[in-house]
Amino acid sequence: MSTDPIRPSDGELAILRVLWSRGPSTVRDVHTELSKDRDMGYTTVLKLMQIMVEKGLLARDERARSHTYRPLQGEGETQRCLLKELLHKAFAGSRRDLVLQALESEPASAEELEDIRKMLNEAKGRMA
Amino acid sequence: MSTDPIRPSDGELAILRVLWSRGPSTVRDVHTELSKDRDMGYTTVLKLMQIMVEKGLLARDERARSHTYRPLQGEGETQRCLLKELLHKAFAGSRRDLVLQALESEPASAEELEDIRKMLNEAKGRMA
DNA sequence: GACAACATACGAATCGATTCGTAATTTGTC
DNA sequence: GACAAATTACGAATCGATTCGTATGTTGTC
Repeated sequence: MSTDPIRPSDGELAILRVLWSRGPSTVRDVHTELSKDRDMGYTTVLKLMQIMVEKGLLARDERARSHTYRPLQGEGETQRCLLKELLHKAFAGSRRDLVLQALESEPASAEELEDIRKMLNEAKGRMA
Repeated sequence: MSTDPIRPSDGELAILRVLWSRGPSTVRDVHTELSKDRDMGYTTVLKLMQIMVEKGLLARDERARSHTYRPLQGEGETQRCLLKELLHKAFAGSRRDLVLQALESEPASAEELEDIRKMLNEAKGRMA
């Protein structure tokens, strides 16, 4: 019954990342967190989060004066949604090519490769 | 000495894909090809390709009346550029998580997984 | 040469995302 | 109560990407 995940824009994704890591937060919380990286106005974050509620990306709890927001879709779900889009737009649907380029995008450490290989074997096991 | 790859927009990427697969082509060629999928005007494609020349994404050969265009950056290079961006925007730089979600984004066939696993072992070998 | 077909050039409209200023409202403090 | 601080609401400017209409120039055919 659940609808397809919504693809967030860059700004929206930045906000989602804060909420995923902090849990339900106020606009001030999110703004404080985001301000560590970029420099943006408080009302900019507010407006964006309001739009995200309209889009169905966030839920808002208005009981307190400072409303608290929580994400309505999970991190993995969102990541898969973004990956799937890139997969078709840039890799003609070939996951093999995508994984290949992902590993070559920056030199991978042997440790990292081993970690991924292990994970892959587990995934393989789950299918049988 | 080469500069960093330029991140193409969605429309630009669609054009690049045609050029990568067809080789140097005219606007008409590209428009014909893209028209199979979406419905877009000829001058829309023309304008976009002109902009891409300005940006340094394409080179133009004006010797013939119908100019021919060729991509200035390769497919793999561009793919890595896009992946790298997504990696940092949505996966906090964790390639492991990215690969994990890539494999779960759609049910992978055992064959596909095996193929990827093989490729991974080769990559591992190259490092030592 | 006249005309049709086709090419490029270019300005402008549109659209979504982003940004922010300002107003209105609520809360806390003296 | 009066004032300062914090919060939400909202309109509008901006920006980049995209789209397309129109003008202009070139080529080929009769």
